[in-house]
Amino acid sequence: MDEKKGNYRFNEIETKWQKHWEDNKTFKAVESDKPKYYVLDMFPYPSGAGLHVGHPEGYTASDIVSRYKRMKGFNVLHPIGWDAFGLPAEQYAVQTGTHPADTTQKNIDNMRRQIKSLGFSYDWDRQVDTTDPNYFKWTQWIFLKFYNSYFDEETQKAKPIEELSIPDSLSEEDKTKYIDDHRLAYESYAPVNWCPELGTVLANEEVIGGVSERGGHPVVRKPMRQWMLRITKYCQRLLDGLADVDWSHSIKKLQHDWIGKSVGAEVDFKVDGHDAVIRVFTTRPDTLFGATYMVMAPEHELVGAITTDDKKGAVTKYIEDASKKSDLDRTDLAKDKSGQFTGAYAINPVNDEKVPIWISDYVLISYGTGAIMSVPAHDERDFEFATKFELPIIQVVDPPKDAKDVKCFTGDGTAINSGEFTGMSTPEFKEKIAAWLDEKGLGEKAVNFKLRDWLFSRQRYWGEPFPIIHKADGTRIALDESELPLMPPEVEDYKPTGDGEPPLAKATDWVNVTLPDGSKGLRETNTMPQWAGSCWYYLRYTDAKNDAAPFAPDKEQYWLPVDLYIGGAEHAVLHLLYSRFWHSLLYDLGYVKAKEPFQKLINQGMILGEDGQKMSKSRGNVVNPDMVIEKYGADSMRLYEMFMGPLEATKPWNMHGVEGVHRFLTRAWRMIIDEDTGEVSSAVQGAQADEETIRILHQTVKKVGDDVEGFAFNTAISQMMIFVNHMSKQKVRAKDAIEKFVLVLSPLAPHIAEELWQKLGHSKPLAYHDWPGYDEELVKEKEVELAVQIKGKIKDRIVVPAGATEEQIKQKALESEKVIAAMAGAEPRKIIVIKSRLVNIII
RNA sequence: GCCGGAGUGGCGGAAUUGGCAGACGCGCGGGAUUCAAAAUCCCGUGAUCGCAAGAUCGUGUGGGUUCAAGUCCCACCUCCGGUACCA
Repeated sequence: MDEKKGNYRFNEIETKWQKHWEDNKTFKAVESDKPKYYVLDMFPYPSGAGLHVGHPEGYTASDIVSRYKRMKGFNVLHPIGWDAFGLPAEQYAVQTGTHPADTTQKNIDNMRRQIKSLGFSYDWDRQVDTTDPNYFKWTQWIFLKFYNSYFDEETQKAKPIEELSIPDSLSEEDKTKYIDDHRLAYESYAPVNWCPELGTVLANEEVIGGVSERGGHPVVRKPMRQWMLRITKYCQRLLDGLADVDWSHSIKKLQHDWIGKSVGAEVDFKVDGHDAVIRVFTTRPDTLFGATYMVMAPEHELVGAITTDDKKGAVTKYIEDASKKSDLDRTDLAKDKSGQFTGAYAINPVNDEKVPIWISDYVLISYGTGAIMSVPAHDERDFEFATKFELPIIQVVDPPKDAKDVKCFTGDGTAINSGEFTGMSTPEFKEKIAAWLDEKGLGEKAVNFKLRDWLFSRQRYWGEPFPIIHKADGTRIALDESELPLMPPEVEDYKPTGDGEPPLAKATDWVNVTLPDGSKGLRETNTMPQWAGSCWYYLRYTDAKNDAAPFAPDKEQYWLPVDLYIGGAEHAVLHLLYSRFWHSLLYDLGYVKAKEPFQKLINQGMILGEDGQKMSKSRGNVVNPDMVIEKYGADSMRLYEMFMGPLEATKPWNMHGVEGVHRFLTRAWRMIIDEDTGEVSSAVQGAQADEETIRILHQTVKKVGDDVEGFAFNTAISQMMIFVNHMSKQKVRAKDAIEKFVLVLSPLAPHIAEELWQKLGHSKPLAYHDWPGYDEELVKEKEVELAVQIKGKIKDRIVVPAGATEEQIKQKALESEKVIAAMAGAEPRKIIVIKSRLVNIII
């Protein structure tokens, strides 16, 4: 090893500057009258495995933007924290008896060390930790806001529960129930997604294809007492808000589809021979004349009443079988339609036809009215069912001529076999029939959403306890704000009981309380899901140490909304929807002024292993950031993560690529520093740069700025490489150009940039130095090379001054010997000139 | 099945939105330096044919629009992500 005094010693440089930034609190954000810019990272779960290379990708991108914006004169808020409640620490506790708080703290310490080693410009004084009582106190406080609010349909916003108008006719007991039925946090006893393996229930969003999102364990339906948040009240608001945010089309679409708005009509079908009515929801009221049977969900309340005696046995058995089916069975790919005839008939309101009433589990009790009218000619599911059970199929929509699938046509067309409506187009029919139904009192326009209320309780130890006490009479009381935080109890062991009783239930001293009136009460033993803490952490960052409020209003108003939010796309419908929901509540209650929390969202892509496979321990292709930093330095690590390709793309890791950017940094170092002396190279002089160098410099300043603004960091780095490749060849390197280069390099590779800046004689660090400007005129080439094509094929290239007129270009092109030869005496019919691009001669 | 996104050299990826395909980096080949190597520097590097000048082909496939297509239109194939009977 030939160690020279002035080598690029990244380890020393990086340690030095990281210490400098920390000691001087360089990146502390203080509210001021400067324009603000809030750059947020999705905070990590501090796992025992530490960082993987995916974390630094998003964090590097956000750090580059933060540093760039500071140089552009913005007051930047760039915080980090820990989403530290969650299952792994609890499972470790079950196995070893270690308190989850101890594991969590250890993991946070390790991850903080890793993050610091990358030189990110976080304001460390604003760290949050969701498991810190000073934090979850306010998570519980927000829960109480949900509990103590209702949704006012009139104004479409939440209001304090005291403002709920209660019908006078109700008894005291019914009044309590009425209020509870309007709270935005409520208890429910409906069947839920129970995962025996995890020993807890899961939200709908956490169940993918019948198995748990985490771990892929089977999930069964089981009725249990649960806490729910009434997110469904916010469906329309959550949908509308998407118009105001700058997110990728695909993420918006994902949320849009998850909320799943359908506009249609509800229609009443009388049951023949009964005094009952079955209400159905349909998006195709124009196909009413084609309804040949009805289907109710097995759980529908009318099933028992209308089933005829001869069908009772079969129907009861079907209901039983359906209830035993797990979600997996119900969503099985090889789904074969099943069902039972109830023996009863309904009357189709448009034509008074008698249609049979069936039950089937392809109709879901939880959507719409739990019953449908079946139009097999124009709905694929109904078609499949009707075919299997040989039910009549009547066409009522004539497809347009170019339609292919005539057997079961689900598109728009022209009405046929539809009485007075025959001949109408589908959209017109929909309008007319809605009015017709309304007039006859048979139905009305209706809107349905796929989104369900959010199952908000988990049977776990390591989560926020609910600030709720159950009284002996079945009612409950909420803790007062002054009693927060409610700490979780210490327990002997952390094992779930297996029958759904949460671990907290074991702490009897904690569970049993005596209320002020002397009566006995039991604490709620469920805990909140991990999502709770992440729903509002971006607000806490604005005022992380406030112990009188979750955050001060003026701080929120200064910093919100988040201008740039970077994180993984896997949170498209979970975290991002939940936190928008919480934000909406806080907005309604006047705690925040910003309508939407996250203005711009960028999703970084996944980084694959060197083998092109997903990184995982079992594949043995995991890249450890610590190793990369040790061997090549944090600046190389940062640069490579950005150089790999577009931020949002999925791309494989390649260690040779890290070497490549490391070589670039070393070249940049040697361009400025004499390796023998460690001082600024004698080639760097206060001279005027030549024209070409000035042009490349200005091109570089422009491109790096534009590319950082556009999150195209890979091409920004390419341009800096072009600059270094050029400048390194110069015997005399203008100091002015060198300094501007160091400034544009600094957001991406801050340690080496600060070191070079200091070596160049500056006593003040460059972190808040003005971003260099460029001159648009100097960016332009003086002479341009044009391709000369004949009929689109390139024959020659000519060089013309940048300002050449079309005539001059034409003339020069026609003078080219190769062009003359290729034209072989033919006359040009037309000459197309694209300035600074090409000339195309048509003969 | 449906909904998104993407297919460009040996590899990662560029390409001012219709205007010279392959910037930049990796890898590879050759050379300089060196006792030798590493490091560094220089040159070359889409394919085919040719000694060569050069020619032909080339952005998943097949058609089309255009003076001009990686970019626009139609049909299809493959991969990745989301979703799972929501009436």
